[in-house]
Amino acid sequence: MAAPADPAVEPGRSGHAALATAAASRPRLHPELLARAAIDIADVDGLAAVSMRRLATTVGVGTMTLYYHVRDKDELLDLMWDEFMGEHLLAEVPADWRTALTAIAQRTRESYQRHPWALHVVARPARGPNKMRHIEQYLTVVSMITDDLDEQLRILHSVSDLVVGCTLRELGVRAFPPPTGNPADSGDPWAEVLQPMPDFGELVRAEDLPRLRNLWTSGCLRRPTRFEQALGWLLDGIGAAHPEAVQLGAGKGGGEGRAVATTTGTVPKKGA
Amino acid sequence: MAAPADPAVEPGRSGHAALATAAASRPRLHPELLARAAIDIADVDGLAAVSMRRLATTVGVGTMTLYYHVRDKDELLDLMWDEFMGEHLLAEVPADWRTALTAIAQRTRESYQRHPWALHVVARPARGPNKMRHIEQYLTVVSMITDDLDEQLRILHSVSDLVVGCTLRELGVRAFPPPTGNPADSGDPWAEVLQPMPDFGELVRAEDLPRLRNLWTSGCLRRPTRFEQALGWLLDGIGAAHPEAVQLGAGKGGGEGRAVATTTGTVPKKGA
DNA sequence: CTCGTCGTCGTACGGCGTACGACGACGAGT
DNA sequence: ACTCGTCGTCGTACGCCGTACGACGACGAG
Repeated sequence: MAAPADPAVEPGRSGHAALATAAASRPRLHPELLARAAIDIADVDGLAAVSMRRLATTVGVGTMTLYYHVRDKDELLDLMWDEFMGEHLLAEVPADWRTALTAIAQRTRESYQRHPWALHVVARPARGPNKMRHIEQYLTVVSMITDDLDEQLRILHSVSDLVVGCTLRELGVRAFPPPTGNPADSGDPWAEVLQPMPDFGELVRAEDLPRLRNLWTSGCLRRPTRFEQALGWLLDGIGAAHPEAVQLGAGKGGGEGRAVATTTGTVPKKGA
Repeated sequence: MAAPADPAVEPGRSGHAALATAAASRPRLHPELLARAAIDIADVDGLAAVSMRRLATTVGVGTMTLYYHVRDKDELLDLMWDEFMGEHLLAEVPADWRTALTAIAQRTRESYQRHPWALHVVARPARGPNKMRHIEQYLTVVSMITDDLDEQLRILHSVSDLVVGCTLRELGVRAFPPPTGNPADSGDPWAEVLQPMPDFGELVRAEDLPRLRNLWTSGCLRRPTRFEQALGWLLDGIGAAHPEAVQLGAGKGGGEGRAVATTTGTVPKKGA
């Protein structure tokens, strides 16, 4: 592009009075800035629109300049991913483990809703500080259930897996809406849980799929899922396996649980 | 390419004695054949290696010929996906619902293990006959638990979501192994469940992540997950919510359950 | 005044998906 | 026998993509 988008990013006059402030001393094109710019592109035009050329023009530099700050595009994706993981973080972790796990799950789902492109990056297990903080938040919660570190990890994974799996499916249906009727404008962002085919009717008749046909003729396929119920079942099972777990709001939809500070708290008394 | 790979696929002599057999009458390059060829490529060299040019040469035609049988590459991916979904199908569905759901889950995980590239396609909810058959198998099982169609669907999704989420995570770690030590050669294909960063040690020290650090110093992160346990918790929760569900092998690790035919069986007596 | 380093960037290469139009083979109509 | 439409095939070309390579100006240190 001819003119840089942001005057503060203008090529000629870059690091002049930079060392006045200590924080401004680092190169004006730090990786986080690139990741954020790339995320902005992906949010608007989808992940496929994130190309090195386009990112370069939007931050106002030549294409190859990016490669001074980032090894390759894969590293850029990793940076985007960890920036995305930052939005999974809760300001405060509720004190009741059920409430807390539900809150983390909800927060995760909201992040995906804000950044649907994350769907296509989820396969790559990027390692980054925000992901580690996210895990730490999970750990503060699951440590309320048991002191067994292995068991903590298993619980963590089971909850996280359910959240990601469910969000993935629901978001996928949104991203590729069925030919007839767009579920996105039905109010509930998680509506339309199972995808009918274009020629669903014929196939279901030709193929001897009685139960699916039955489901199709009923309206079930068009009703929204209730993720909280699935999570509830899982938490029920976990709770039943750990009757010793502290349960603040013992009732069904009980207390909200008072919030505790995020990363404080003592390490469990015993290692494995 | 100079010479076609397969002589039976040679360009010049195509549809000559074709109409001798009725089944051979369809164009020698049917979509399923293309999907299978593409899957073979992806299995060996990864999804990124599946290009229209390469697929064309491997099936022995010019690149643009593919576009006569397939609208675009997206449609090819959809075909690959449904072919992949075909491997999720069970020959027989066990008669006990817990056993059956576990069997479907296991089968799904094995499919992903055989075709790791599916990781990168999972976001796209392709509609295809095999996917419908897979859902039908799920439905035959969840209809043992309740007659409420909505509830059946919710149970189906919760199990499926957990399976996909867990498999995704485990497979992702395998696909992008950590810099130190490859988990793939540890025997258990699902080992190494959480990914340490290259500079895990410094980060965990600098960042005030006590529980994660604790987990790191213990060996937990290097032990394999036990997916069955997560699924067990979920099924416990579902079972508790549906005490009326028929439970053949009532004991803990009870009966294996006799197999019933796949798609037969009556439709549940009442619609929603 | 020189030199090394930092940050920037133009050019070029190979690969991708695919739009477009041409071309041979062949079955049906006349 | 000749024409014509269709089916299946494919060569060429266009505009993207990621990125290897090397040049180039600015600037602090010697």
